[in-house]
Amino acid sequence: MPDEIPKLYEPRKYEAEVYKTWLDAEAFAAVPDDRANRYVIMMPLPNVTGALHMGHAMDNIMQDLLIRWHRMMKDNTLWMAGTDHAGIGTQAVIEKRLFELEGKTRHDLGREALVARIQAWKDEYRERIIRQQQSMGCSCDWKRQRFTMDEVCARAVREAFFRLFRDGLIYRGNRLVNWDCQLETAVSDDEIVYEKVQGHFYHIKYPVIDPKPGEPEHVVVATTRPETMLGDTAVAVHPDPAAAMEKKMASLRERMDGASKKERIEMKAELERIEERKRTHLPILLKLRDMAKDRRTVLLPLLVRPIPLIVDEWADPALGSGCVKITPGHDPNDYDVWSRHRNEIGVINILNTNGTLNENAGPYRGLDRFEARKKVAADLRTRGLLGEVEDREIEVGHSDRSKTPIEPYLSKQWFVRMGDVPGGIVCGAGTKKIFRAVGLAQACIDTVAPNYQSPSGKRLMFAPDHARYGGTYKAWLSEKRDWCISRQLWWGHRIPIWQVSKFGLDISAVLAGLPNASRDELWAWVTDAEGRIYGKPEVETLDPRERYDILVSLRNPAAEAKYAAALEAAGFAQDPDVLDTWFSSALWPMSTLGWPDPATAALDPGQRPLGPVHGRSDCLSYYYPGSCLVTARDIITLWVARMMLMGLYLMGDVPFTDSFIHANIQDGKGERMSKSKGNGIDPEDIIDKYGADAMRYVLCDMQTGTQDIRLPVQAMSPYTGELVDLATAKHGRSIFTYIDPDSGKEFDVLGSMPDLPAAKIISERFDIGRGFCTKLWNAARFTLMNLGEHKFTPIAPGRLAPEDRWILSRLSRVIAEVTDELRAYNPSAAIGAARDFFWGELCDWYLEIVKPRLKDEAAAPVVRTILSFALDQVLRLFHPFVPFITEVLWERLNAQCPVRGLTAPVHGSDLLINADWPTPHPNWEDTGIESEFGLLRDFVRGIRETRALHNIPPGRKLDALIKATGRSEKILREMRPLVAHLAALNSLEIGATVTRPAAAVGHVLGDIEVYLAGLVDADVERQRLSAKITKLLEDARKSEARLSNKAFVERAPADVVEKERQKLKDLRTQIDLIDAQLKLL
RNA sequence: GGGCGGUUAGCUCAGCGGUAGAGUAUCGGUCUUACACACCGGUGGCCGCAGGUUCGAACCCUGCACCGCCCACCA
Repeated sequence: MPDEIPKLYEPRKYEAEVYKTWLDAEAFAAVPDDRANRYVIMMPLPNVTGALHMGHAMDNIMQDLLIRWHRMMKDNTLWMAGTDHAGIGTQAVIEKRLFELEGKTRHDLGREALVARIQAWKDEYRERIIRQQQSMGCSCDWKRQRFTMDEVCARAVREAFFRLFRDGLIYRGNRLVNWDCQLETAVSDDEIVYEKVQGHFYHIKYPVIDPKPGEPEHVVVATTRPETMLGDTAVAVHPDPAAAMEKKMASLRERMDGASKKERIEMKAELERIEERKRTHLPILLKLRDMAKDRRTVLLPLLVRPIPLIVDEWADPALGSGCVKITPGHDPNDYDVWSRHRNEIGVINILNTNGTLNENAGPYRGLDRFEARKKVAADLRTRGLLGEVEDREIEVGHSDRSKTPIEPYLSKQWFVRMGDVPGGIVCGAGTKKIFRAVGLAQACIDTVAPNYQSPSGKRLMFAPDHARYGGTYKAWLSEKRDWCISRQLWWGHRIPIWQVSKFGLDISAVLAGLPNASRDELWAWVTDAEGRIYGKPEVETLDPRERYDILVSLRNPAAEAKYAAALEAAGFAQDPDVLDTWFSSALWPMSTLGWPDPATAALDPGQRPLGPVHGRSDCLSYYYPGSCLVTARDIITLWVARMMLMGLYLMGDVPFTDSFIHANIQDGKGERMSKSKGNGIDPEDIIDKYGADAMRYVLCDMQTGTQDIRLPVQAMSPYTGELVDLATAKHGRSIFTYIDPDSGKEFDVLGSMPDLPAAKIISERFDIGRGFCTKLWNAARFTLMNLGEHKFTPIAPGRLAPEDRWILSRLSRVIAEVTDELRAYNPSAAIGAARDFFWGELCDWYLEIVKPRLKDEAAAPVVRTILSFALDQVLRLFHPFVPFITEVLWERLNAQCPVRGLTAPVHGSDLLINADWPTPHPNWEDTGIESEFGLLRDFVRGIRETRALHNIPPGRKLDALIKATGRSEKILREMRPLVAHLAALNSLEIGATVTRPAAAVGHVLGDIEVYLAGLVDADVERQRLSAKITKLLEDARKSEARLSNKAFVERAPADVVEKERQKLKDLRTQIDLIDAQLKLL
C-alpha cells in the first residue's frame, strides 16, 4: 500500500536484498546465444595487495554503468571480473609484514612457505574486494571470475610464452636492469618513481700512468655515486672535442632566435661559458684524446688497477672536466659505451643482489653500497685524490614497491622483443585473422592509425580524448623498448624454461641428446650472453671456446611431466625467475575466456562453461574481441598497450575497440588517492553512511571528461564528533594519523595504530547523491500515492492538456540526450540531462501543475496514465546510474500498476535490470509547446520574484492583471489556469487594454506588464525598477555600440546581426515599459 | 631537459568564438499535506597574468606565472 512508503529512503534496508534478488535471478549471467550484438568489458583486475578505495570505485562504477545500460539495450553483455596476483606488490606487502612482525626474511621461510602465506593473504583480500564490489552494485558475472594465477590463466600464460619463445620474440640476455636491492628483483621502468634527494657530486682524480712531459698528471671525473668507481673499466674523452663544442654553440645560437628573454639570457651565459672552456679545457682534452688513441692508461685509485683512456662521443667536452668514468656494469649510458668498445674494455659487476659489494670491490667487499660510498670518498680524500664535493639535489629512482633506491645492475633477464624484426612477424597464427607486421610494438601502434582496420575491421579508439590518450599510447610504444618480463620473485608464474650453459664445442652434442619430442611440445634455442639467438645452421659456426646457453621451453604441464626429468638428468635446470605480472594480465581478455582451448579449460566448480553452448562454438569466439576497456590514464602504457600486443599476436585482433579513460580521484590537496599515502577512502565507508546509489550518483556526476576529481575528505573526530578537514589538518606521528584541532589529540584514519581511536572518513560531497535519492524516492511516493487502483487505458492524444504535451515532448528529447551522452562516454552530462528533466521539469513543474487535476476525477485518469508512464521511463533512465533505489521503486510500481503506457500498453519486466532501455518518441516532440512553456515559466518566476521582494507569504492569494498582446496574450490565455495555480493567484485578468490599478505593484517581463493589486510599496518597486532599467540601459548601450560599428554589421554573419537588432528592439520595448511604470509611481 | 594537462562564483566543476553556468556554501522567505536530505527567491565572477588574431575572445595563437601528470637525463 502506498501510504506505507516512508518519507526517507534508507538504503541499508534494501541494498543487500536487491543485490540478492539480482543474483538469484541470474541477472548478471553472460551466456552466448543467437544475438549478434555483444557488449564485453574485461574488468581491470584489482591487485590483491589490499582493499579498494574510491579510485577503484570510480573505475568499477563506470563499468557497471556501461554494462547495465547495454544490458538494457539488449546486447548480450559480459562483464568479466577477477583479481590480479600482482607479483611484486603482493610479495612486497607480505615480506614487509614478515619482517616487521617476525623479524624474518623470505629466505628464512623458503619458497613454499612464503607462497603459502601470500596465498592466504590473497584469499582474504580477494573476498574483501568482491564484497566491496558487490556492495557498490557491480553486476559482473561472478560465475566466470578468474584469478591471474588460477589454472585457466596459467595455461594461457604458458602457451603464450611458448609461442613467443618459439617465434624468437622472447629472448634471454645480459642487460642492465633496474635492481631493487631490498626485494632482490629487477623492476620495470614503470615501477620506478623518481624522488629528489640531497646528495653530493664528487670530483675524483685518476692519476695518469707514466705521464710524458706536458701531459696532465691526473684526469678528473665526477659522479654522484663514488662507489661505482670500483667497477670502472675506462675513462672516456670525446674524439673531437673542438667540433663538439662548436656544434653545441651553433645549436644554442640557432635556438636563441625563438627563445624568450629569460631563456636568451641563460643561453648567452652558456655560450660564454663554453667559449671560456675552449680556452681552459680544450688543449687538455685534445691531448687526452691523443693519449687515448695511443692506448694510454690511467690508474684506478684504491683498487690500483690500470684502465684505458678511450674515445667516445658520450663524453661531453662542455661538461665537468670533459672526461667521464665508464662503469658499464652500473650505468645505462656507460653500458652503451661498452657495447661500442667491446674489444677494448670489460664489464665489472661490483654488487651482490642485496646491494652489498661483492669480491670485485676488493677491500670494500661486504659493505652496503651506501657505506661503501662514504668509505670510498673518505679513502680518496686520504690519498688526496678527492677534489671538490658539491652539494646537489639529485633525482634518484626508487622502487615503487620497496621505496628503496634502485641500482642499475647487470644480470640475465628475459625480454619480449618489441622492435621491428627482420622478415617481420606473423600475428594471429592458427586463426582466420592471420596477418603480418614488422614487429610487436608497431602492430600495436598501427591500431590507432586513422584508417587502420584489423582483419575483422576493428580499430582502437580512446575516449573521451582520442588525440590525447592515443598520443600517450603511441609515444610510449614508439620507443619500442624491449619489455623485461622476468622478476626474481617467488610469487608468480614460473618461467617455463630449462637451461644449461655449455661451450660452443659441446652444443651440437647436447642438442642431439635432447629428448625426442614433438616441436609442438618442446622448443629449444641456443643463445649467447647478449641474447642473440642461433638457428640450427648457425650452431655449427659457434665459437668453440665461448659459452652459450641452451634454452628449452616445455609447452604445458604434460610436456613437463614427460621431459623435465630427462632434461634435469642432462644438467638442465628450470629458471628460478617468475614472469612480470603484466605478462599474465596482458592475456586477460583471452585467458579468461579459455584461450587457447575453451572447451578444455579447468574451471572451478559451479562456473559457467566456456565451451560449446546454444549453438555457439565457445565463449572465446563469441566474446572476443571485446568492447570497452575502462581504466585510468597511467594504465594506458602498462596494460592497454600490452593487452593490445598479446591480442594482436595471439588472436590476430584487437582485444577491445574502445578504451574509456576516466578521471583519477584526488584528495583535498590534489594528490592522487592511494592506500599507501593514507588518503584513500574505503567505498564501504561512504556506502555505509550515504548508500551505494548516492555514491554512484556523485561519481557519475563528477566524471566530466579529462578533469581529475578533487574529493576533499573529512574525518569525524572520535573526540568531539566534529568534522576535521584532512586537507588542512596536521599529521600525527604517521601519514595515517592526524591531530584533532579542537582537542589537540591524535587519531588514526586507517586503524593502523592500536593505541589510537579510529575516525571514520567521510566527504560532504555525497550529500548531493543522498539528496537526489530522497527526491527520486518522494517523487515516486507522490506518484504511487496518487495512482490508486489505476488501470491502463489508452489515451487519445486530443485529450492531452498543454502540460501533458510539454512533459512528453521533454521526456522524448531527454531520452535521446541521455543515450547520446552515454554513447559519447560522458556520464556527467548523461546523468545531468536526466536529473534536469526529472527534478527541474517533472518535479518542479509538472507535478505541481497537475495537483489540482488529480483531485478532479474527470481529469485524473489522463494524469495518472502520464504519471505512471513518466515514472516508468525515469526509473529506466536512472537505473544504470542508481540501480538499487530504482529497482526497489520498480517493484512497487509493478505491484500497483503492472501495465503502463500512453496509446499502447507497456509491460514492466519483473526486474528493472532486465527492462528495455527507453527510446525517444519523435512524434511527441513539439517545439511550439516547449517554447510556450518557457514563457509560462518565466512569467511565473517573475511573479514569485515580486512576491519575495514584497515579502508576501506564499499562502496569500493575489489578484493579478496582465497587459499582454499578440502571442504572449494568446499563450497566457490558454494557460490561464496553470498561471493562476502556480503563481497562487486569486483572480487573473488578461488583456491588451489592462491598465494599472490604483493600489498595485507592477513589473515588466519582456513585452508583458504585470500588476499585483492590493499591494502598496512604491519605494521597493521604484528601487527594483530603477535597478532593472539601469541594467537594461547598459545592455542597450552595448548593443547600440555594436550595431553602430560598421565592421560588425558588414563582417559578422547576417543572422548574428539580425539577432542583435532584435535584441536591441526588445530591450527598448522593455525600457519604455519600465520607464512608463516608473512615471506612474 | 622534453611532452601533455590545468588555472572560471568561498568550495567542487561545466562551458571551449556571438549577452558568464550548475551543484554546494551563504543570505532572505516558506512546515504551500511527495520530499525541511524540501520548496521559493536573492547575493556572489577584470573566466591566472601580458600581448596578439578577429567585427567580436573565458573560448583561437604567443609568451609569462603557478599547480599537476608522463617521459628522459643529470658522468
